[in-house]
Amino acid sequence: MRPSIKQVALEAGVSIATVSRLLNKPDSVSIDAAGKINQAIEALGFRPNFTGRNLRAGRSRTVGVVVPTLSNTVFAQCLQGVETAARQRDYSVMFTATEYRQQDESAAVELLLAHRVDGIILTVANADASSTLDVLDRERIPYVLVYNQPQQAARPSVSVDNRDAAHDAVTHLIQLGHTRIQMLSGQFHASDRALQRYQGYQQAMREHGLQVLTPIEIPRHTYAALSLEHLQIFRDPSQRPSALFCSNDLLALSVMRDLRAIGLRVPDDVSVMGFDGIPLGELMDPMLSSVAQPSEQIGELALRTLVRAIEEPQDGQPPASTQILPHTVRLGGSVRTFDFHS
Amino acid sequence: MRPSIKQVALEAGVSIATVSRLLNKPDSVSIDAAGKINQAIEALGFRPNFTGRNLRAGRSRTVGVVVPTLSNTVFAQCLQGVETAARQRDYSVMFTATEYRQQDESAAVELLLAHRVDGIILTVANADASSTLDVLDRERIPYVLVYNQPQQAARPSVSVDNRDAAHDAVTHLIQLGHTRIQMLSGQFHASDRALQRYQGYQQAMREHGLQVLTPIEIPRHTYAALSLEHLQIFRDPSQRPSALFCSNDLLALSVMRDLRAIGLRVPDDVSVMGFDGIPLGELMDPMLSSVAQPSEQIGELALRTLVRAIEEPQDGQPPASTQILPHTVRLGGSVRTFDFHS
DNA sequence: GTGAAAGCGCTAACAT
DNA sequence: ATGTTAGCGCTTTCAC
Repeated sequence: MRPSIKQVALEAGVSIATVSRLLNKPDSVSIDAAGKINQAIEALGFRPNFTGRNLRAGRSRTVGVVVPTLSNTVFAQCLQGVETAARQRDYSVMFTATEYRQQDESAAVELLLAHRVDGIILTVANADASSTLDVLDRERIPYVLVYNQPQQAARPSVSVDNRDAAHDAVTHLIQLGHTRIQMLSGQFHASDRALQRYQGYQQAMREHGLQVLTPIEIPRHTYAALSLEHLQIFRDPSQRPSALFCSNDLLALSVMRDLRAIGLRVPDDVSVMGFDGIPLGELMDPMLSSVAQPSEQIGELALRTLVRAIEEPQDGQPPASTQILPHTVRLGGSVRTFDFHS
Repeated sequence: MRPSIKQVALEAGVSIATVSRLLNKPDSVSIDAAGKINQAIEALGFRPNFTGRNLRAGRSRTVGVVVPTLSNTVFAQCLQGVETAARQRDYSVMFTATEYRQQDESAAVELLLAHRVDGIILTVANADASSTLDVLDRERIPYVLVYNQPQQAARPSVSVDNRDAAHDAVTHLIQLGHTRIQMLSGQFHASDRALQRYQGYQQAMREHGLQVLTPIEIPRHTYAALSLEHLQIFRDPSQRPSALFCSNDLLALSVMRDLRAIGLRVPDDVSVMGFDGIPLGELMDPMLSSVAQPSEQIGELALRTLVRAIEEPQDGQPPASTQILPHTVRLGGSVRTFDFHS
C-alpha cells in the first residue's frame, strides 16, 4: 500500500491532523512542523488519496460525460472542451459512450452515480422522453445536456437552436434556386436533434411553398453508405433532389463519396449541405457547406454551468436554463446555385 | 446525503453486513432477507457508493487515459476503443488531455494517481525520456503506452512500427517514380512518433540513393497552415518536392488545402501521403493516401493489456511487452506516379 | 498551533 | 445464514 497521511505523520513526528492541515490550509501550521512534514512527504513519496478525501467530503470533484460516440468529431471536440475547462477548475472527467443505444444511457449514468460524480454532462437520444433524465431530476443530481435542446421540460442544456439553424441552412439552399431539397439523416429515434433539424427543414420549405420530401433515413449516424435503393433514386435525374441537407457532416461527406462513386458531381449534379461544421469539412475540396456549431465552446460552457450548479446548490427552483449558442452557416463549394441545365 | 448501506440495513431490519453480502455475493443471503433488502433498496433509491468500496478495497476499477488532444481523430478513436473495452470489463475511464505540452503530462498523471486509478493508458511526447514514465516505473503503477514506441527502456506499449510504416509509405512513393520526396511534420520534440517516422523516411531514401531533404517542421500537430516561406518553396517548381510525406493525416489534409490555395493540384503537381488513416481521409476527393494504423484496436488492446497487468500483479520482472500492430498502406488518389512533364 | 477522536460507506474477518 | 467490528485515508470538530 502506498503511504498514507498516517505514515507521513509518524515520520514527521506530528499528528495526522497536522498533516491534513498542511495539505489543506498550509498557513495554519507552524513553520518547523511544515518543514518536517514536507520532508516526510518527500521521503515517502506521499500522494494524497482522493478516495479518502471524497468519502469524507461527500464530493468527488469529478464530472461524468456521456455522449453517443467519439467517432463523431463533434462529440470529441465537445469532450475536449469539457476536459479543458474542468482541468482549469481542478475537476476530473469520467467519460462514457453509448454508441447511440438508448438502453446504454441509463447504465452509463448509473455507473457514474455509483462513482459519486458531482454532476453529469450528457447527450441523450431524446431529451423530452428520457427515463435517464427522469432519474437525474428525481435525485437532484446536477446535469447539463449538450446538443440536446429539450422542448418541454425545464432541463438545463447547451446547444445551438437546431430548428433555426436547419431553417437557415435550407433557406440558403432555396435562395440559391433549389426547389427539390431533400433531407438525409440517421435514425430520428436515436437523435432528437436530427428530428428538430428536420422540422427546421420543413418550416423553410413550407414558407417558400416548396414540397417537403420524405427524408432519407439511414441506419447510422456516422460513416454510412447509401443503400442500393437510395442510390437508384440519385441515378434517376427526375427523381433526385438538386440539393441534399444532411443531419450531420459525417453523413454529408459519406454521401458525397457515394455520389461520386456513381458518377455524380458535387455540386454540379447535387448540392450538399451538412450540419456541425467539423474542422475537416473546411479542408475538403470542394469545401463542405455546413451549419457550424461551436462544439468545444458547448462543452466548455456546459462544464461551467455544471460547476456552478454543483458549487452553488439552489434549493429553490433550479435555474434550469436552456442556453443557445449562435450557429453559423458556412458556405463552401459543395453547394451551388441551381441551374436548369444541370 | 444519499442513502447508504446503513439506512438500507435499518429499513430492511438486517445488519449492514447482510446488505453488503447481497450486493456482492447474492447467493450467500437467505431468500427472505434478500427480499426485504431489495425492497428497502428500492424504497430508498439506494445506489452503492464506490468511494467507500474503493477506499476499503484499495482499488478503483478505474483507468486513466492521457493523450495530447482529442482534436486529432486518432486519439479520439483510441479513447473510444479504450472506453468500449473498459465498459465490457466494468472499468471506468478518467480522461485527460495535455495539448502536446510535456509539462502537462506529469500534472495529469499526478491527478490520476491522486484519484487512485488502477492504471494508466497514455501517449507522451517522448517515451524514452519522460520523467512522468519514470515516476510510474518507480511507483510500480501499471501503465501502457499507446502510439509511443519506446526504443530503449522496457516500457509496455501498443503501437504500429512507426519507422517501418513510414519506410513502407516512402518506398511506395519511390516506386511510383518520385525522387524529390520531402517530409512535413509537427514539431519533433513534441512527438517521438513523428521523429521515428522521419527515420523511416530517411532509411527508405538512403536505400534508394535518394537525397534526404530537410523536413518541413511546422508549429502544430493538428490543423496547421503553411507559413509564407514554406509556400514560397512550393511555388517554385525547381524547389518543390514532387511528393510530400506528412507525419499525420490532419497535416496532410491541411497542406493539401494550402497547395490548392496557391493553385497547385494534388496529385498532379504534388503527391501527398499522410499517416494514421483517419476515416475521413477515405471520404476525400481525391482519397487521401495514408499509412493506416488501427486506432480503436490500439486503444482496446492497451486496455486489455493494462487490465491484465492490474489483475495479475507479477512481482517478478513485469513482462513489459512492446506490442506492434500491423499497419496498412492505403492507396488513394492523392498520390500518383511521377511524370517528368508535370 | 496541535492532538485525539469521530465518522464518511463499505468489506472482510471473525464470531455465532 | 447473519451480526459485530475493525479499518481503508481523510477532514473536522473539540479540547488543550
